[in-house]
Amino acid sequence: MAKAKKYWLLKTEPTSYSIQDLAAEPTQTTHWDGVRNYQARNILRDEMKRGDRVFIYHSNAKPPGVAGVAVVTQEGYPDFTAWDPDDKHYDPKSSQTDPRWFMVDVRLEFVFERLIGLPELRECAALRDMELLRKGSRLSIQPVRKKEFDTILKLAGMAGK
DNA sequence: GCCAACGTTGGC
DNA sequence: GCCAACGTTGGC
Repeated sequence: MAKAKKYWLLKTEPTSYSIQDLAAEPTQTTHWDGVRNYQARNILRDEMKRGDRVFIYHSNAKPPGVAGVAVVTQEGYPDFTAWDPDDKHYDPKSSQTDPRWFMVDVRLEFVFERLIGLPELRECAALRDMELLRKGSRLSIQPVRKKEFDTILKLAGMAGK
């Protein structure tokens, strides 16, 4: 039997890369580069598997909220932007032989018809324990429980999708 | 623009 | 290994 599908949430600042940017990609696929936090790196490298579904979350946005759903199409591999001195996320400590940072590829499934904003998420009892809503939570790659995933799909009018 | 909450860095 | 200083995140 295949491993159970897992669920994640990926934060992005829409001013640098939004779900609309993802939708505009020729294959609606992108590599999720630029993550420079060890806990998030470990998830990207070790835990996210092909077929896992992810929420795209717009952070530092007006308004902030969950914007849509994507699926993992390529499991963790070295984030080559860390090797590029001209890249914003360049890290001289990451090398090709000993890569420090990782990324996955994700393909858009759908953009929500309306963004599910933070206050609405906070109001929802079923989401009480969600990592995103924890005080001081800053992790840019987070696990999401199936129950939470289904709850948010429902809020978005995409139950069962 | 403010600032709380974290994570990282670097002196010791 | 401690911890103060600094940088970043991200909601408001």
